[in-house]
Amino acid sequence: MDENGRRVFQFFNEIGIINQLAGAIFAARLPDGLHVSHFALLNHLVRLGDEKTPLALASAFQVPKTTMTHTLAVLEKRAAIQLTPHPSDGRSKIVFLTDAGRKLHNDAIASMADPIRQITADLGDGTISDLIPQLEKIRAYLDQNRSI
Amino acid sequence: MDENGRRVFQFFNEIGIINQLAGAIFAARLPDGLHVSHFALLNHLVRLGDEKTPLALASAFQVPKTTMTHTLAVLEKRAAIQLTPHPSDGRSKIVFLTDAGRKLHNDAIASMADPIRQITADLGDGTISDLIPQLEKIRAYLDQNRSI
DNA sequence: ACTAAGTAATGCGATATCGAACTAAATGCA
DNA sequence: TGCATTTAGTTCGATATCGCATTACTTAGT
Repeated sequence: MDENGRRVFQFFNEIGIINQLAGAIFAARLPDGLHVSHFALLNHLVRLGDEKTPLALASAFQVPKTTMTHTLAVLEKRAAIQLTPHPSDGRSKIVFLTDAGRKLHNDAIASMADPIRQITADLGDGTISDLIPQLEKIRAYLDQNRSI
Repeated sequence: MDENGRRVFQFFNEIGIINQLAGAIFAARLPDGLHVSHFALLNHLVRLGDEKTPLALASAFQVPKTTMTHTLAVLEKRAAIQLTPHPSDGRSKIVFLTDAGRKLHNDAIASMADPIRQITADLGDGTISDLIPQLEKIRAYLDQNRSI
């Protein structure tokens, strides 16, 4: 592996560690037993709209179908979402947010407000914002080249 | 959450997805049954030297001690590492790389060479390299403010 | 030296992730 | 229409992650 390869490698290493650290910080604050992956799903549904199929959600998060089945089962058990049969496709389902789900999302957001504020205050001067377009580009590239 | 807070939030979201996508790409290539976390540990030992304690490794990767115990047990079972008693602290141990471990690391590196080359060719013009110093800064910040 | 507090690692149990195989339904094509 | 293929979702089994409690050892304070 050449110099550039090592840099790419280091990049993913840093990404992994940041993900690990941020995940730990947020997980420690989330409401009782809510896992980061659960929150991520709620957040997706709130921000981008619910009424999605499980497969569409698995695809959006780039996780296997089975993982999404499990996550949805957990959130359904907590009554945060509701699964209904798909109106035009008997194989499929539609995911709906419930009022309890929206409240849970609000509570989760509130629980993370403090660390977010702190991080924003310490690094929000552009250190983070400036990176987002670049990261989006890389994410889109990886997304489109998943079978690389 | 204000505008800056949302940006910070989005940043961690992008990080999470990139981590997910990259992990999937690498996991698919790794030698039989080698998990990304196993490779990451081997890579750490090869690059930064072995003869570390389990706790030092858990700290380096920011994972709970129990997770590191498990990872080390897997690699020891594969004879990739060796655990010996710590010479001056009876509670602790020292992790050594074995020749088999170095070979396994080499094999893993080789197995990822293709995707790394591809990514380097497509994004290696600075898109990635330029981000590393910023990411290092953010990682260091999160590392030092873990109890945020 | 003795005891209390702190630290390194592990055992155990719960949950998350994921691949392989399966079921049911939709689609394509002769 | 009939049948093979594809697709959505689940079940099952294996492994990873992680919190809590425990054990063994070290360190600090007296």
